[in-house]
Amino acid sequence: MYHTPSEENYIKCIFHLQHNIEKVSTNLLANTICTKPASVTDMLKKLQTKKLVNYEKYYGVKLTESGNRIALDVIRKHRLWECFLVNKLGFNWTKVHEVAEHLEHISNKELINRLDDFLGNPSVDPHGDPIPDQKGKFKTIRQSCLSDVPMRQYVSVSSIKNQSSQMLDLLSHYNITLGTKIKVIRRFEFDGSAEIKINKAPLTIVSDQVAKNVYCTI
Amino acid sequence: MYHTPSEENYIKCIFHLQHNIEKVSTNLLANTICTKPASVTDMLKKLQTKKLVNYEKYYGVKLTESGNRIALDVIRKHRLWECFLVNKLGFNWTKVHEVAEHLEHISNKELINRLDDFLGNPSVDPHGDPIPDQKGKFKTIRQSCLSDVPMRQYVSVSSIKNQSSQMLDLLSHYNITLGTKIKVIRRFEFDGSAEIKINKAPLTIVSDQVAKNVYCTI
DNA sequence: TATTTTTTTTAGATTTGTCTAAATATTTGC
DNA sequence: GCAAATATTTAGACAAATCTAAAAAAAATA
Repeated sequence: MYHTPSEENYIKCIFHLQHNIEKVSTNLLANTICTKPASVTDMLKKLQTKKLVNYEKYYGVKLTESGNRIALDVIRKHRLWECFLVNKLGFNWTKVHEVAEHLEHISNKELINRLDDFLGNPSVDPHGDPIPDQKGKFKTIRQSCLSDVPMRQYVSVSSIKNQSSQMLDLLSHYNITLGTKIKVIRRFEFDGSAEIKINKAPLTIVSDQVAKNVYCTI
Repeated sequence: MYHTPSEENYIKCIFHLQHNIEKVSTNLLANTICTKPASVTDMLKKLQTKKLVNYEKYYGVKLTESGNRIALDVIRKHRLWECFLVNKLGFNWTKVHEVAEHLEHISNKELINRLDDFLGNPSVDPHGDPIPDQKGKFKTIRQSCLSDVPMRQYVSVSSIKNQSSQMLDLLSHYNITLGTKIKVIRRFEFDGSAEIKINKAPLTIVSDQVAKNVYCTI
């Protein structure tokens, strides 16, 4: 069964929002997708008839099993293309998201599986997010953000939560990228900022917002 | 200015048909694109207002300079992606056309130019067709089909005119691919077939249809 | 040339995804 | 618990790309 790019975008968006929220609301979806609540209602009805979501009027929406499966397929494609763009074409990791938004809607099993092999079956994308396999399975890595990580111990940056280009720009400026070794020296209660050591550079301070969005493995 | 995938398909199609025919007719376009004449008329009016074609009621259509430029851009993308699919992902050349039909509509200059570099700035695609450069320029190669090529002299297969998967399948069976060395031994007037030597294999006979669609450089 | 056939266009309908404005339901705050 | 604020849905419209059926123009043919 074929799904339009628009349908796939809604499904993907519901999938991501479900990580934090039990039932996803119409307004939240509208804000995230940059559309109007009325349009969301229309689409949710359509996805309901396709049995991709469980949608109850006024009560929000949840993905069904098959909706979930489609989300994982789209995410797999998105993240594999991001790997391609960064690792093979040399794109900056701040710029790949937008291009991958288009590539992710091309549906051809052989294409994606060949791409996967060509890239060496990567398990994470350039932002450290896990890539689902053909069956929609992926490993979750045990990781904590810089605000929670134990102090005075080197940890390794494994993923970035807020992937806006503004954030990624800032991280580039700090010379923080995936795999960077960081040690938290001190935390300041006043504003939640943290003094950290990045590789062998002099100590710096990162804001609460940064600390909460940089995830590391211990 | 943005053009929809549908607009791009019409433009590309007009471009290809213009090689053989001066003014492209509504019905011809409809048959080629697998749509109805009424839909073609609608689209031609739209492309006219965008100044991508010169369209006169009942008299057929021609691309304008900017229409031509867009066609070349789409063809560039299509052929670069075909190179990627065959040379990097290992696709069979009979299967790449369909996938490239989708990829060609992704518009991102940086993506295409990086892809071009990644592939080593190829000048022809896996079917031997020339790839326009960033400025829409490409080299045309002096080539003739097996029906016209001089006899008893090795020539090198440089492109295939009819690229249907049926044709490509047949060529695979003959072990004919781009770069294959072929010598025409005899031509039969009765049905236009030709006896040829392919590499060091025993002599075989190819039909008129094949001979007219396999192009070679001398 | 007149008639028939073919081609092309017009008119009006349909589907998809979106929108605005209005109506309705839910939630919040007193 | 009720009024006000907020969230959601409905109703009706629109643009894009397509379609069918009918009308009109061009081409073929007798």
